[in-house]
Amino acid sequence: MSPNKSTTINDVAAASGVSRATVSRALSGYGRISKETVDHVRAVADSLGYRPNALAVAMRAGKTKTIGLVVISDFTNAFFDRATKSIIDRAKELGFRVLIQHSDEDVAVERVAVETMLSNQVDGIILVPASKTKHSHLTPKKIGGKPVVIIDRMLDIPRFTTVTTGDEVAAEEAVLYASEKGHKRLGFLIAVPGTTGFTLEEPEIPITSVQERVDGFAKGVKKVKASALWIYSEDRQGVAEAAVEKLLDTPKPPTIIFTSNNDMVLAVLKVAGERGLTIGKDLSVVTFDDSAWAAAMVPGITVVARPVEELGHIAVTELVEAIEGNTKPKEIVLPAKLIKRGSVANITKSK
Amino acid sequence: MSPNKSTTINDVAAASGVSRATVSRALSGYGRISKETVDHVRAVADSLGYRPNALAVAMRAGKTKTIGLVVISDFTNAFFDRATKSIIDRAKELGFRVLIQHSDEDVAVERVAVETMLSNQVDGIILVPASKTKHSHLTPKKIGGKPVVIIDRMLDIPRFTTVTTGDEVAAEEAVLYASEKGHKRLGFLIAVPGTTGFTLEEPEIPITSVQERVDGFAKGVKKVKASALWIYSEDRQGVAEAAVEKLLDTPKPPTIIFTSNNDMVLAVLKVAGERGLTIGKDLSVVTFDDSAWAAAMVPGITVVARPVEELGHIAVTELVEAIEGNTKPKEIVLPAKLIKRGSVANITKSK
DNA sequence: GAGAATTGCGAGACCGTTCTCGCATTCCGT
DNA sequence: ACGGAATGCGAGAACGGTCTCGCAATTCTC
Repeated sequence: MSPNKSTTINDVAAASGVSRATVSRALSGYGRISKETVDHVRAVADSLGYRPNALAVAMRAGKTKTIGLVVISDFTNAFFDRATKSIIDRAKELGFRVLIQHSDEDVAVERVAVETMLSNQVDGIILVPASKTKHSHLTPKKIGGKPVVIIDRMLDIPRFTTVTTGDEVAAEEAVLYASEKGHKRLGFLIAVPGTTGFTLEEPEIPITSVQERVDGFAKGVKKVKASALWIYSEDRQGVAEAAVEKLLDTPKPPTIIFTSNNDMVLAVLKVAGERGLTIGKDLSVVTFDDSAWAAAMVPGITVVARPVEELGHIAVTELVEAIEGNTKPKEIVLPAKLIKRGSVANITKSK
Repeated sequence: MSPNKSTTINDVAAASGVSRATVSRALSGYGRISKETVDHVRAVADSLGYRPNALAVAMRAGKTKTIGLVVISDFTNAFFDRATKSIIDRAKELGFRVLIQHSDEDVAVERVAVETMLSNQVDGIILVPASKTKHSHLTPKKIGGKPVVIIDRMLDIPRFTTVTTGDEVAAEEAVLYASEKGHKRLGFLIAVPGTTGFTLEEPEIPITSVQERVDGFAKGVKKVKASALWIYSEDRQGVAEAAVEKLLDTPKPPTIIFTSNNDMVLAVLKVAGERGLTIGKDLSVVTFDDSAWAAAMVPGITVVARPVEELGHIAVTELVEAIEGNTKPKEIVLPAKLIKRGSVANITKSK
């Protein structure tokens, strides 16, 4: 009756005149117990609004039915928002809850996020690692032998199951497509977490998925023998815009700009708009990751669409499998797909 | 040493030759204990990699330092993604973790989501209610007297603290602005969860924030004596597009379309593109909720920007205050702001 | 109809903490 | 030097469940 105290199994036991053990048996349906008792106890429990304390259950069982998700950056990123959603939903299907923390691409933050997860006794962790090399907080001992699934990018050790997308192939395909459309001077705007400002020389890239995209682009460039302009930028709107300006201010500016993610392409749109350049005519653009707005815009943005929902779905499935049985680490690579829309001009004849 | 068993306070006690109680005292810093013992125990705990079991702490303390977030729909919505991010971050600042569940605008799902939260002993709940009237699962008794903060929209009872935005005023302001720009025929595309297909007659609107927008639009229309076309649509891309077609196929189609959220405006962009109508010239558009792409597009989309991050921040702050002390329910309304970009054509002279 | 098997249920340990209580031991004052 | 206060620490209860064990009562078997 007191509003601040939830009803416990003791209350149900007292109200139905049996022991705690019997209530537990009646509600969880195990052991030897008569049908009448079950019905009676269940009725009493319902009328009292009894709800088992998940904490106590978890304590006793040694498992919490909770998985931890440590994701870089925020949901405004068109990749991680969808990944998060699909992870939560798949987890729910499998009877797991999700605890979320952000690392903001910072290894130190990632470390405490993982600590928090472990202290909360999650059964397993899905992690987007901030760095491929800095993973000393992810040794089996440090994580208490708990299963971990790495998504979006890989570590430089094959310790955990990883679920990534085949970005290199798709990046190359995008370049070939641009070449077919007649583009000879290609610009590449690559977001590199950890850098400040932008640079024309390839910096250390701490993220394998970004590296794959760079490699794929480069492979394509080599194959089609186009001229390429590379620019590596801090992952911030203002800086990215300055980088685009830089690209367009070269003597022979690119006719098409490839960007490594969704935030970067917005910088291209913004600068193009300010300069009066029409996308899909005066300047072409291709980016990684699809989104509702990229499809709805005029012209639509040509994108390398990664199977985000599938990735999240599989990550949870694999993690839960690892939690419940014992599985060997696998490397799962899902194919990415080029979706052609109007943002790439055909300049075959106009040269 | 066994990888699957995390070290407990008992291990630390054994290794440092004192009792569990003393270890607890040393690590938590309370009670009477000598400086030497503290140092010794801490050193041992560190060397063992001891990490307190948050579950056990929560059990004992009766509070979990966790708040539950029940949010409608997914993160692709430009409002809820940012709200979620700001809630998680603010919670972290205050030492709280966040458990997330989606209700997908469905009261039944919301109900079990709340159940899950309570069963996990969250200290409080932040909720975006699917319905203003159906809240029988939110009685003080049902929620065990736990504090709840309602965001984005209100319930029809003043039981909880609510944090919303002043959408009516902003909606009216948007209409007045359109009128200044010379628009006389206004179209309104309103997403109404729970409906199927679209309708021209105002349906029951289960969400106060949407109702406010409709009311504000209507007030503005009355004030400027414009002609108005209303269409109420299911919250799905395909249906919304059909609704836009319907609007544009009327004998005297609107010169501007106001949409009630970010997903809806994409439908307008899509249909306009297919018909060769240029936004900001042939057709104008204003929507609720700002986003990176709305700002970066050419032309930029004129939006009613709601202070999303502030809303999330305040919601958490209020909730934690309610958790820690006892506070009376408040109604907090944050101002929304019209951000003028190029998507509204000036047709004063051209008529 | 007596022993064995089965059934239903209660007592109590346990999960990992915190915290109250009380018991030694040391310290102080006079 | 002796009584009282202060100090440091251990024992054990408690949080809310699950589950093993064992006991009593019932049912079965020949």
